[in-house]
Amino acid sequence: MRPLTHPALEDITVEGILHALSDPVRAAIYVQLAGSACAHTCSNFLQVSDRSIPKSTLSQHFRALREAGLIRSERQGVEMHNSSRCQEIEQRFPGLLAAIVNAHSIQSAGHSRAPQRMKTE
Amino acid sequence: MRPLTHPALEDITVEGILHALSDPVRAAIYVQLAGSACAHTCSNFLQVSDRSIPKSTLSQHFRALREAGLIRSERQGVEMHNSSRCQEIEQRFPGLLAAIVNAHSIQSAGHSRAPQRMKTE
DNA sequence: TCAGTAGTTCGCAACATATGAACTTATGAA
DNA sequence: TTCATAAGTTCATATGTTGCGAACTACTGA
Repeated sequence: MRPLTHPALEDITVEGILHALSDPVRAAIYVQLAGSACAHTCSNFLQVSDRSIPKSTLSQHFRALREAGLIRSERQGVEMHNSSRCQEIEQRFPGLLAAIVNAHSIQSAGHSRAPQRMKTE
Repeated sequence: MRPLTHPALEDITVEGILHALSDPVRAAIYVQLAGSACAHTCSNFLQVSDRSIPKSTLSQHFRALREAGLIRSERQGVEMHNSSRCQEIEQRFPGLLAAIVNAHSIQSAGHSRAPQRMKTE
């Protein structure tokens, strides 16, 4: 099992961040991590926005977020603790993550106008 | 030749925007369009950040930007006039594009510390 | 030592992207 | 009209990326 690698702050790129967050599952994971003070394990996200994600897929998503520099992951025993690197990134790209997270919340709020599914008649 | 399609403002998604701008060529094109009052043709961009882009590739990039809702394209005779839709998008996702463009400029400014190529000995 | 849990890696199928070649459309000159 | 040229698009294909099941590693507690 290869060791976890995190890019240095100066190696984090805008393209990398945008690409990582252009996937809806990764964006949902990141938004939740960024809005939470404590770290979360990977398996907290086996269900993401009403969809279940296979373990292997989830593992790739976490790797993508980590290698883009968006999160920090630390193995703690059998599980992994993931937290957002938003404070560091704020230093390098001020306002970027806040604007993206905000845009996501505007978009999900707007969805109530045109719901994807109707559970109640 | 199929007619040009532009998404309505409410159909523009954050994921779409981020994905479109996660490509360095498209990001460079968009930054230049957004920073310019007048429209630009596609072939203005056959050279982008010191790299030459084949016509067919360029055509796909413009299509990607258009379908993400980032630009508006209008055929004028034999050429195409492209302009940024940033004012509309600002209404839907305030601050998003400004933050991304700003982050890009920070990143390119930082590159002078570690140049990709050495032209002078 | 064994079972169970958390995550990773591998292999492959499905999807996406880049590009040269051939095409369409518009225009100006002969 | 006819031809040549220029701007973009489309198509075919080669290459790259992603998603996921199966098999794996690593840790923990009984």
